[in-house]
Amino acid sequence: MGTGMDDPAAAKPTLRDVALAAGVHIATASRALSGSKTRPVNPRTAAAVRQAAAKIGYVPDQVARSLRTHRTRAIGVLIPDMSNPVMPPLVSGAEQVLAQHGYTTLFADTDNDHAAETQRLAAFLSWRAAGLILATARRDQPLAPEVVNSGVPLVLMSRKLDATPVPSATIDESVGIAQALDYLISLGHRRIAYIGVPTWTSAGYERLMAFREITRDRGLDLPPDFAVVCEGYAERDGEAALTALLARPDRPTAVLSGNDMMALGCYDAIRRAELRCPADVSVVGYNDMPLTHRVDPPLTTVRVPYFDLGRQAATLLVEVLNDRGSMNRSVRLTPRLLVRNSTAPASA
Amino acid sequence: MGTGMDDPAAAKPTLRDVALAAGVHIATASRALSGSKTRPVNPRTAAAVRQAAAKIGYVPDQVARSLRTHRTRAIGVLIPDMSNPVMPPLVSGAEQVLAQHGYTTLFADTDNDHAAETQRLAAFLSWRAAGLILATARRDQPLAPEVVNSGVPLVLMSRKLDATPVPSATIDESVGIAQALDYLISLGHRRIAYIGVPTWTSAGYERLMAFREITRDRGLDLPPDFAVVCEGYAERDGEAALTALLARPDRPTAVLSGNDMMALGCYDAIRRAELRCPADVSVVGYNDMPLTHRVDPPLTTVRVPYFDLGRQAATLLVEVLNDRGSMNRSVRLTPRLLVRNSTAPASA
DNA sequence: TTGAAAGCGATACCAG
DNA sequence: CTGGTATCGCTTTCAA
Repeated sequence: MGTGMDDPAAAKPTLRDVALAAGVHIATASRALSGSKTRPVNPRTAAAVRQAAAKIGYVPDQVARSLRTHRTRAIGVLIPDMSNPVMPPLVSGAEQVLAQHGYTTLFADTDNDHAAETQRLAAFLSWRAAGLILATARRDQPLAPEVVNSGVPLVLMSRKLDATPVPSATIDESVGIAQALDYLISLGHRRIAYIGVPTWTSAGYERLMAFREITRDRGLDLPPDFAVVCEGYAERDGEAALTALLARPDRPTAVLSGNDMMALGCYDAIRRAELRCPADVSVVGYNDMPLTHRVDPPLTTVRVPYFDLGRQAATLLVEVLNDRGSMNRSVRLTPRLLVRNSTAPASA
Repeated sequence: MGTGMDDPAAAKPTLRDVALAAGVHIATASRALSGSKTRPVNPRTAAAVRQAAAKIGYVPDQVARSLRTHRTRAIGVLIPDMSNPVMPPLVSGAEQVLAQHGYTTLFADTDNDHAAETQRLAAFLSWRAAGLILATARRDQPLAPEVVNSGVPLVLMSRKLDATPVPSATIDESVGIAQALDYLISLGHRRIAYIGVPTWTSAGYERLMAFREITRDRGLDLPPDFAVVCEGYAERDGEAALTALLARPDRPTAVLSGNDMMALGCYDAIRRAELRCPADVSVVGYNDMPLTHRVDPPLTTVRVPYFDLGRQAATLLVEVLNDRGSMNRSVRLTPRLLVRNSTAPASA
């Protein structure tokens, strides 16, 4: 522990120092610098104060300011798992907008662990975060009661809740699924399978629902078990699921996958069944993660604007923060099918 | 602006409420909860206080605490560009360790923009961050003077500075380069090219230097322009560089690339030159980004433990924070060559 | 071992 | 338009 608590270099200048240097009262200095709307300051005095502040290198203390005003300019961003390639752009997009509005981003990765989530939320709350952006929501799980009770404004990012109406920035999954399906149908495919991501996220659930609805709508009349939901998000999950399907006599001629990793697992299943992609089986992925254009064959997939989604989530939150009365606006962004070479006309 | 400042739901319980509920003085409550070393508290009283705190759902206010103690438990993490696949694991690793030690992570992505960097650093400083983890360092650029003057402890992550000795967590690039080169040499390659990332990061610079040194060491006697440094990090940079090299009569039979993206660009150059990888030209990448095992051919590359590197950076910083007197310890992690199928014995 | 009181740095009321 | 002053929630010195 050593000597105690003295900073080695600099005792940071405080507002008092600025006031002293400018020859005004500390209260005046405060008003001059924070541009108080209600209390006007003489332009000349204000200029002098600003000059003095600049000269001595004054930086306002957010901590002190927050204590006094009960409003921090910090937003907590909670992420379930950064190794999921959709997460980094979400975080960056949010951070960019938050910074533009003068907010600092508190970041945490829960690694899909409930205890970690509780701990991180408590930390955000103990920092009196002005708002929260959550990418961790599970469809059927209510929000953590501490969060609800705290009354902190929050926005859900990329996922939302079944029951609770909370502002959210999400993707219109049905558009993505529809585009993929219609493209496959236009290629002559009728027996199309869906190898899905887990449905405890709203995104996963909506993809499954959209698949069922749209295939019915288009009159495809698929066996119910052509839509399978996997336990995980990995290549092997996709591989296992498609392997089972390819063993059937009425095997699918095309597969729509809930994400790109599993789509690549489908490649393996196809190869192991001694079939070829796309000649025998077409594959469509979802998300357009990096390098999907370089796999063999280049993956046809649904490109999702995650960076933008992060920006929108932050924008929504800033709106709520600026106007507490505003309703629960949500935004929904549209993905777009990206045709590459893992899809081809139906052969059979 | 409406009514003013009242929280809709809950006036959060403060230490005073805890003290009241436990029937003790606020100072006693403080000591009981923060386990003051110097001022012992009667175990029975302490228990009562803790119980009261739990009962009314007290969460200490970090803001007030920080103001009082002049020590926040917040660490700023500055990232140059989250779309670089090495960054997310760095951030997660750091956040994990920081959270374990009770620190909250302030996150910012500068997008390689100097103005953004200045702004974000100022924000971290105005939050009185207890420390900084920087992944933005450029080899030849001194640290921002505000940072230096602030005296805030900092650690460099994945990159370091030429001149200034600052604690850092980095990779031993020479080991990665040596492993790659020795493997290629063992395959019979003599004419090995290096298609490098920019050298304004220490990592990029050290990779180049290691290439030069080790090839000389092994007696390869390469033309100097077999080591080329690209302007960017993209596939097209690698493609352009290798295209030029393949046009030479003494073209290389193997290429070591400064990152995976550029290695994939090399694939394109090889194909355009109507050669094959690995039959005619072997390629080795660097970083082992996701999906490099699925490209065609699967990329032999140097796997770098970035998540761990993030953990180490945070660990280093926590050490410094716990013991201000500690020397500038740095850590250096070791990468490991991952052999896949983009490398083969030299044909010529 | 506990109570009393000062004060971190800023804002926002109140007078003047 | 500007000066004085209370105060946010907490820690910590000083007394008791």
